[in-house]
Amino acid sequence: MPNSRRPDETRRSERSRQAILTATRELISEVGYGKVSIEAIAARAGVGKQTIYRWWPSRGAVIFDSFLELSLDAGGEGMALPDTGDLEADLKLVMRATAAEFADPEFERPVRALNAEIVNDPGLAAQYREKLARPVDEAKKARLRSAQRAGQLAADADLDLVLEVLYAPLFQRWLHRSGPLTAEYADALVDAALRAFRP
Amino acid sequence: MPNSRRPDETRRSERSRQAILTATRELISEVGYGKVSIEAIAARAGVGKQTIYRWWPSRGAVIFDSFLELSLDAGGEGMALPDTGDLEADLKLVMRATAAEFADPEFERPVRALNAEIVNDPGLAAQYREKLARPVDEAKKARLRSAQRAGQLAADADLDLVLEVLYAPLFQRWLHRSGPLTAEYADALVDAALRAFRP
Amino acid sequence: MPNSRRPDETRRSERSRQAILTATRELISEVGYGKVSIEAIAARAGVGKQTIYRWWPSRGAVIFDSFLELSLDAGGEGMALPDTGDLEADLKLVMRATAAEFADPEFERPVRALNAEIVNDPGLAAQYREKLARPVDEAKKARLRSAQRAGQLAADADLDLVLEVLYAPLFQRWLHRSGPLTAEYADALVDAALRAFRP
Amino acid sequence: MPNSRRPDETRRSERSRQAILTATRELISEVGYGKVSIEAIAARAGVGKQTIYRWWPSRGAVIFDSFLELSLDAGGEGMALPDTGDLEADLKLVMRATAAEFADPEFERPVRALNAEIVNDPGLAAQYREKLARPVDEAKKARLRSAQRAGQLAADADLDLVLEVLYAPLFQRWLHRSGPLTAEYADALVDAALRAFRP
DNA sequence: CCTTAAACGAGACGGTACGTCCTGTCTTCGT
DNA sequence: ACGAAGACAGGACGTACCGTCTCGTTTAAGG
Repeated sequence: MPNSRRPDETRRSERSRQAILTATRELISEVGYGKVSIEAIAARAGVGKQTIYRWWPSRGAVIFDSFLELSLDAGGEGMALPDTGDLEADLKLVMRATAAEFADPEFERPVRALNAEIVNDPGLAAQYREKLARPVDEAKKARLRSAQRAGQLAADADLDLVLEVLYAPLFQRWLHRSGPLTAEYADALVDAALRAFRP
Repeated sequence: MPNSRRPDETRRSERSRQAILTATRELISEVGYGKVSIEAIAARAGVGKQTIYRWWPSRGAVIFDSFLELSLDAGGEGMALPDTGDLEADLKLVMRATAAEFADPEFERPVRALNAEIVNDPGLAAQYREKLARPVDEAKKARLRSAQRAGQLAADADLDLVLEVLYAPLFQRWLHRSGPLTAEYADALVDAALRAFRP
Repeated sequence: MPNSRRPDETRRSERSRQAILTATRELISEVGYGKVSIEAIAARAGVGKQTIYRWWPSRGAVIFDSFLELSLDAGGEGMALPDTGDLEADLKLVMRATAAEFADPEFERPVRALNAEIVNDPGLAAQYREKLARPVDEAKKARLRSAQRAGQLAADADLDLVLEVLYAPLFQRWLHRSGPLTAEYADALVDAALRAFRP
Repeated sequence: MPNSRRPDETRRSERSRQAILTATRELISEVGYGKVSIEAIAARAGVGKQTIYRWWPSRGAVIFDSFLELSLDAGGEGMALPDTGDLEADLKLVMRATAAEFADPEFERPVRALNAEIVNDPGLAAQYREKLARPVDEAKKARLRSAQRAGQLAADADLDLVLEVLYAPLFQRWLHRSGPLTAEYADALVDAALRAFRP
């Protein structure tokens, strides 16, 4: 008997849902992650607390969905990386952009909020991988496959591993604030990865 | 007027300090990071709340110190990696051990607790880098320098970068639970890093 | 604009009405007056909340009607007190029965519930007097009038006052739990009242 | 093991206690009994909710104590009824005053609030009898004993019963709003009681 | 007989209050 | 004098109900 007594999705108020997700995003930006309470979200959204508890199991889930909403608006389906035929140039472009994004304070607060929730919530982490990380990773892997066909990358390279070698150092530096996220650093990561996985 | 009314370190009760740090470690292991409150620590340690607030500025700081205590007991100063002369073999040994450690549930909970605190607290992150990460990283870099002298690693390689390429993918996989931390995976990371930074 | 949008009595579902009143009585007996909520009544009766709000203005009104229902079943119209010709004996019989009834726990909970509602709701109090108290009082007064004709009671006695002197002490003792409701006590009240109002 | 973990009376803040009881009295007068919530009391008193829950087990208990406070201020110890030697005159004076008091709207709301709480809470009812009713009743009984010595009241009369016959009808009329509380009514009750219990 | 409008069950909604837990500060008391 | 014990104001938690408001679904009257 799965889902006994789950609320009826069809009766859900889209207006409330949007108000909640918007209020959540605003609050994270304004007061910072630590002070985003369910009570504050409900008050700002003009919504009863129960309406939040009815549809989300935890504060983390609300925060997550407030992100998902944005990324669906932004990325959508047709996400693709540049493909000029020059893998190194294309990757450096993308990695420099990623480094710049991480350095943007506007971007920083919500992403740290999301990561803080993910660290201790396996379910949320799974959702993160499926709904947010995978689509982006697939776009990146598509570019890498193109490079394999062009002979710029080892044909037998494990693309997940390639992505990790490229991005994980950047992510870790950002998360632990263990060093500056410069363009030079982005380039150095691309160089290292290409040396490791050239044909 | 600097430090007006700062507690007098010399009068600090070592007994209370130990009881607090031990209680913190126990609580993280038993009830999980989210439920570790100052009140619970004080109760478990048989200590007044004020004694905690007097010596630590935040919950994160207590958690951090409870770690530091452990690592000082364990690592101490004379931390060193194996050096058989075979860099690849030595690194694979260490990386496999690291992967195994990350997979150990006993180890997992406290480390996740620590990371959750670090993500949103720059001061704590700095302490983490200085007191916990650096000693370990220095030991690793000592081994890499030995490899450079032996001609097994590019002499001009940025050792911080080498460490990141080696460890960040593992760390990210663990943090986001995005894949299994097997011995094969550890080996693959070592192989990739050595390809990227061979002489 | 009288009665705009008043529900149509003729279409009222008798089945729902009965289910609601029965559920109310059951809940008062089972969980006690304080925990009888509209929501609980609706759930127990298998009825929508709106069906309750459509026909009753307040929780007190539902509780009141659940009583009224019972008393109509029981008393009906032809309620009469024994009349053997001996007023003292007849009154002691009735008063002892009343005292016993008040002492019955089965009887107690619902009557306390009703009184709690009445204390702070004048409208409900009026209904109580009209629908529940008056019929009973009229029957009692009929017996007293018979006694006046038989010369056992002062012809000019205010019968409402006589009833109050008889019953109010019993009621107050029960309400405030200020003493035992024994047969002796019932007799003493009858003796006092008869002394006060003998011809 | 009685009283395990009961709060320490000696550390209690008298300031908070007074603020709570005062706020409670004000709220009952202003918004009426039904809308006096713990939350409203705490807000008005400038007190945390926990400080209320720490010292009182229920809303009723707070309301009760807010009364007790008043009556201690007012009545104190030296409460006594007039004793001119003329029992009938003295009683009529007191009964008329009581009837007038009951008719005063200022007096009415809080007393109804108290009675509503008492009806369904035996513990509170016991406190009411001990702390509020008994001192008053003792003063009344002292006057009646004086009358017995003066030969104005049967020497063997049960004084509790006399008090009930005198006061319960008044109380019941007021509680159920079943009739006007006039001076004539007060006199009639005194007359009836004196007839019932004259020597 | 078939329409049609109501009453119905269900339950989501914006809210209020609940009673609990914890925060960070302040006070008391015993050692 | 120090430190355990814990009361305090405050604030958020997650739950229970409030009374209102749709939703489809009976259901019974009247055209």
